[in-house]
Amino acid sequence: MDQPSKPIPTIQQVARAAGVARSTVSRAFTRPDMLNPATVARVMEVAAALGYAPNQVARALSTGRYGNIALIVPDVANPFFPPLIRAAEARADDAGLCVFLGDTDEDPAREDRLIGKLAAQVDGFVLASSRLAEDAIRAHRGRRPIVLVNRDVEGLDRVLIDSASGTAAAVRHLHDLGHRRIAYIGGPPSSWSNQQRRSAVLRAAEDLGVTAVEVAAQRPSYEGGVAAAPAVLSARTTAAIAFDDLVAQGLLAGLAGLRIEVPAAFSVIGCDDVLGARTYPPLTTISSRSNDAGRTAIEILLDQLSSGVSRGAAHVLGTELIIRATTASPGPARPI
Amino acid sequence: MDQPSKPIPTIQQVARAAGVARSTVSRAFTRPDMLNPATVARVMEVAAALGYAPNQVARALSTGRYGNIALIVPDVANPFFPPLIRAAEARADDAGLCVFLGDTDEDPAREDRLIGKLAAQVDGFVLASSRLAEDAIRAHRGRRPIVLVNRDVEGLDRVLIDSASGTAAAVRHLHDLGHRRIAYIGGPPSSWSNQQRRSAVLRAAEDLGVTAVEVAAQRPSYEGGVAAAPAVLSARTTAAIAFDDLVAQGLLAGLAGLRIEVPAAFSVIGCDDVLGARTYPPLTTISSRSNDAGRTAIEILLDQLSSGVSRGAAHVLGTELIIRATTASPGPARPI
DNA sequence: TTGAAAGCGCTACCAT
DNA sequence: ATGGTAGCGCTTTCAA
Repeated sequence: MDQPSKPIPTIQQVARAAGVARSTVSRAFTRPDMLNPATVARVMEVAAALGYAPNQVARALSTGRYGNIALIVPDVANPFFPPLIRAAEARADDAGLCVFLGDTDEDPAREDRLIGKLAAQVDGFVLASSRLAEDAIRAHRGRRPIVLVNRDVEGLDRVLIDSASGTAAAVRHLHDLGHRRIAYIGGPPSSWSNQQRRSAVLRAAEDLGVTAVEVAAQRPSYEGGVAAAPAVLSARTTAAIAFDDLVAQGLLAGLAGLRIEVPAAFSVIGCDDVLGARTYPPLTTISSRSNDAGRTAIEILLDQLSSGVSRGAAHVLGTELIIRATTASPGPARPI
Repeated sequence: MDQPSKPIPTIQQVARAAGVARSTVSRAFTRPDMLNPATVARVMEVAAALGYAPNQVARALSTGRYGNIALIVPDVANPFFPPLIRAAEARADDAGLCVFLGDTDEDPAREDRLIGKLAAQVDGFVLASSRLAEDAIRAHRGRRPIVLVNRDVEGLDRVLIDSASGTAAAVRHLHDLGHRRIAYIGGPPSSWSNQQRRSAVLRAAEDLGVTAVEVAAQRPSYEGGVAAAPAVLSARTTAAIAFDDLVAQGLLAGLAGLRIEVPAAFSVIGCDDVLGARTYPPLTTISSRSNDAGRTAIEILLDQLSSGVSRGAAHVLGTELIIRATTASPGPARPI
C-alpha cells in the first residue's frame, strides 16, 4: 500500500492554460467582481478541468490570514472542558474556521510553548483556564487576539462564569429546606472560581443567618471529596456545597461508605453540572454551562477578528441551581 | 483597546540578532547536527529570548510538509474520547506536530466536509470511530494518509480495541465467583464494538457452562442502564456485563433505586473504564485504554509519514479486566 | 561549518 | 479589466 501521489496543479498552470496572468486567476477566485465575467468563466472552467484549488497555505503566507484558531485547555480529560471544546468547535466551524486543540497538561511552560508554536498559523486564541502568568498572557496578546475563559485579566476580552449567583441560590435552597449549618468544601485556594464560590457561600449564608463552615478538600478531586466526608460530619453540618461536581461525587461516595443516606440524612450540592443526572442519587448542582462559555468565547473572538478591535471587556455568564435529588430537609440530629 | 501589533519574530530577526545567516538559523532548528554546537546554542538562545518559533506555514510552503495532523471524533463530550484525544495530542506534540480537532457530531456528512476542509493543511488524519461509509474513507485515503481507530476497514491502517479478551476474563471472573446466570446488556446493534463484546460474552459463557441472557438497552446510555435494571432482575440473573461504563453506571443507579445492593445482591461489570473509580461502589470494568489507542494511532501515522508507506494493517489492542468493587459472589436467591 | 540566493504558490500593489 | 512583480518566512541547493 503506497502513499497517495497525484500532482497538484498551481495557479501558474491554470494561468498558462487559460492564457491569462497569475494575478487574473487569483482574482477570479478572490475578487471575481473585479473581472470581466467572461474571463472569470473561462478561468474557472480551466481550473475545474485541471482540478485546481487555491493552495490555502500559500494564500495564508501571503495574506497573513489563516482561517484557523487555537483553543488551549489545561486538561482535555477534565470533564469541565469537553462540552466547552465541543461548543467552541461547532461555533468556529460554522464560521468556517478550523480549530487547533492544545492540551497544556496544567503546565504553564507547556502552554507558553504551545501558543508560540501555534501563533504563526492561527488568527487568534481562546485560552481556557489559562495557567500562564498575567504578563505572559499579555505578551501573547501583543501578537495575536486572545479571548480568555475563566481567567480574569483586566483589559483582555474574557468570559467569566459567575458562580456567585448560582451559589447564592444554592445556599438559599438549603436554607429553605431547613438547614442551618452547612459546609463549603473548597477547591484550589489560588483558583479564581474557588475564591468566587467561597465568598458567595459565606456571604449568602450570613445574609440568611445560616452558619457556614469551610472544609478544605486536600485536592479538588473525587478522592478529595471522599476524604472530606468525615470532616463534614464531625463539623455537625447537615449539608455541603462542594467546589465542583467531582468533589461532590466523592463526598457522596464517602458518605455512602459511612452509611449516611443522601439526601435523607445529609444534603449535597455540586458545582459545574458536568455529571448530568448520572450520579446516584442524581446530583443537585450549580450549572455553569461550560458549553456556553466555549461558544461565547468564539463569538467574541470572531468579533475581534472582523472588527480588528478588542473591547477588552469581561463577559460574565450567569449560573443557576439545578435541583435534582441530593438535597432534602435535614433529618433528625444524629450522634457523631 | 486595539489589536495586537507586536510582530511575530521571523527567522530573519533571529539571524540578525545572532549575527548569522538565515540559513544557519534554519539549520539550527532542522539539522542541528550540521552545525557547530556553539552556533546552535547561540542561535537557540537568541531565538528563545525573542520568542521565535519556526513558522509552520512558511515551512509548509517550502517543504510540502505541514507539521499538522487532524484528529476527528464523533463527539468530544463522549467520555470515551477525551483520554484518546489527550494522549494523541501529547504524542503528536512530542513529535513536533500541531493537531487540529474536528467534532463531527456523529454526522457523516459533517465528517466528510471537515476532512475536506482540513486536507489542505495537514499531513495526515486520525479518524476515531468514523461514521463515514467505507468508500468515502477510501477516497480520502487516496489524498492523505489516514489511521482509523475503532473502525475495521480492510487494507487501511487501523487500531482496533479488542474487547474480546477482557470480556472473556470478565465472564471467567463472574464464573469463579459462583455466578451461573448472567446478563449482557447490549449496545447499538450496528456497532463493531458491541458485536465483538456480545459474541465474546456468549462464547465465554458457553465454554464455562454459564447461562448468558441478552438484554437490550434501549439506548447505550445512562438512562438505558437505569431502564435495564428490572429486566435484568426478572431474567433471574445474578450479574450483568454492560456494553459500556455509562450503561453500567445507569444499571447501578437502577438497582439502587430498586433497593438491590451491589455487589452483595448483584454484580455489575462495565466496559471502557472511562469512569475510573468514581462510581459508588467503584465499578469493576473492562478497560479499553482509549488513551493507548490515541497514542498508538499517532505513532502509526508518524511511521506512515516518515516511511511514506502505509502497511494497511490492523493493530489490535488488548483489554483487561479491572476488578474493583461491584462484583462479589452471588447472595442468597431472592424473590422476584 | 556557514553564507547567498533561488524558489514554494499565492496575493496585492503598481502599472497599463 | 488585466498584467507584471515584489514579497510572505522558510528550506535547500550551491559556493565558499
